[in-house]
This record gives sequence, structure tokens and C-alpha cells, in this order.
Amino acid sequence: MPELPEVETYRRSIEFHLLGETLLDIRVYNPSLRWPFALEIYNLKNQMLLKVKRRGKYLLLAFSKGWIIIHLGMSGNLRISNQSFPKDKHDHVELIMTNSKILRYNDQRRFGAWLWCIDINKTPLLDSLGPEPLSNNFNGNYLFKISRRKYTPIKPWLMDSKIVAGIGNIYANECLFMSRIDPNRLIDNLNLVETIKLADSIKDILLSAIEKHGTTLQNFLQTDGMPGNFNNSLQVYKRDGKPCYICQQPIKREKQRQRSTYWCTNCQI
DNA sequence: CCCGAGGCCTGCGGGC
DNA sequence: TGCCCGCAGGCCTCGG
Repeated sequence: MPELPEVETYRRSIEFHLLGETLLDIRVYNPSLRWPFALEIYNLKNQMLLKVKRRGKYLLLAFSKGWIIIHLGMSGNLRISNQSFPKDKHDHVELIMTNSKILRYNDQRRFGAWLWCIDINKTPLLDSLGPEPLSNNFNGNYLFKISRRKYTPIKPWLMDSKIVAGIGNIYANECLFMSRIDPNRLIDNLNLVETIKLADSIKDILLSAIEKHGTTLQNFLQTDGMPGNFNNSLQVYKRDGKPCYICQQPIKREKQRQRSTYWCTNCQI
């Protein structure tokens, strides 16, 4: 579910509320997530939260003995609340902190993960990730270079975390609309002007979605329970059959690799 | 090596 | 009302 902007929204909120607090207790109601809840996390008891980082869609919490790696899968949610807040049946993990606040992990489908590592620079899950889309080493030249002599369609390629980290189905669709590129185009076929336009669109869209605290479709809520505000900015995602905001032609939907792709057949070429 | 389908889960909405 | 099907912000694993 949550893509880079939603995870970044969580990162900022956790940093604001919980950085420097000590982890008093860990409660696990259901350890059977995508992989079993990492038992090493119990060793972090009585340690201070030192850093809150993000890599792609992974949230990284640093303690002196190591890191908690959180991935939210499709339906994972984080909330920061007081003890009095009633528990939901899909609440699976709670971190109880010294300022009497609880970080609570809720995940209806349990595709998410709570893992552990000593060194985030030496962990297989993160090693294989491509560049951060908002960093300087992600740009149109990079996209141009790695797309030569490859013949996969651009849209599923953008969702491959080895190419660029953090882009999922919503933002892949939106970025291609902004750069006016047909999602079915084969990547080798894009010229440098187009890959530059695409990289710039990716940065634009992600930054603006972060500013609006993400997109709420079904499950995503901010740590205070408020929805994200990027929904009104969506140009194509979930708009099949509705008129394109530029040319009024109906937005088309088709599956690519089992995922819905939305685009304007008139504007995107 | 590369690619795509399958599968992990739960819940919702639409058609009959 | 109920059942069945398709659909949903992801991504690892495995087969060809």
C-alpha cells in the first residue's frame, strides 16, 4: 500500500514524536507477518531511539544495538497514540515508549514485515535497492543509461525497486501522466529528453505527495488518524472512464503484469 | 542472467 | 439475503 510519500509521512511523524525516547516494552499480538516478527527486536528494550530513517518504502529505526526494519506491505498502518486507545483486531505490534506514547502497527493483510539488522549498509533487503528518487544520483541521465537495450514496458519497470526505490502503482501511473509518456512504451525507445522529463516528474509528484501527507485510498492514515491529502491531485489513478483533465478523453485502464495501469491514450504518447 | 505468474492475506463492492 | 468473483498503495520465489 504505502509508497514512498506515505512512508516518508510516517518517518517524519515518528521522528517528531518519538526520537530520543526510550523503548520500554514491545508487545506482539500476531507475529505471523510476511516473515515472522524478528525476535531480536526484543533485545532493543530499554534503549533509546536514536535515528528514524527511510530507504525506499522501508522505515528504519536505529537503536544502539541495531535497527528495526519496518515494511508496510499493502495495508500496513502506523499510529501513535496513548494507552487508552482501543485495540483493533488487526493491530499486531506495539512499541511502548517513555513519553507514554505507543507506536502501533496495524496491518489487515499482513503483507508487511518487522525485521532487524545490525548494519543497514549490510543487509540483503536494502542492498538490492536502486537509488532514492529524490536524491541527486537519480536523474534523467541515469534513467537513460540503464534503459538502453532493454525492451520492457516503462510502467512496470518504474515499479521495480532495483531501478528506483519507492515508486508503486499510484505514483508510477501519475508520473507517466505528468511526463506524457504512454505506459506501454518500451524503455529502450525513450530518448534522453523523455527520461529527463520523466525523472523530473517523479521528483515533482513525490515531493508534492509528501507535502500533502500522502494518498489515502483504503487503509493509509497518518499517525494521528488523519487521511492523506494527495487524493484530489490524482490525475489518472482510479479514474478509468472519467474524462482526462487535459483533453476530456476517457481515462483507460488495462492490466500490466497483474497491476492496473491508468492512462490517457490521447495525451500520453 | 531475465521475465512473468503465483502466492501470501483480509475485506469490500458488484452481479446474479 | 448470500455467494462468487474481481479487485486492492508490495514483493519474494520459482518456473521457463
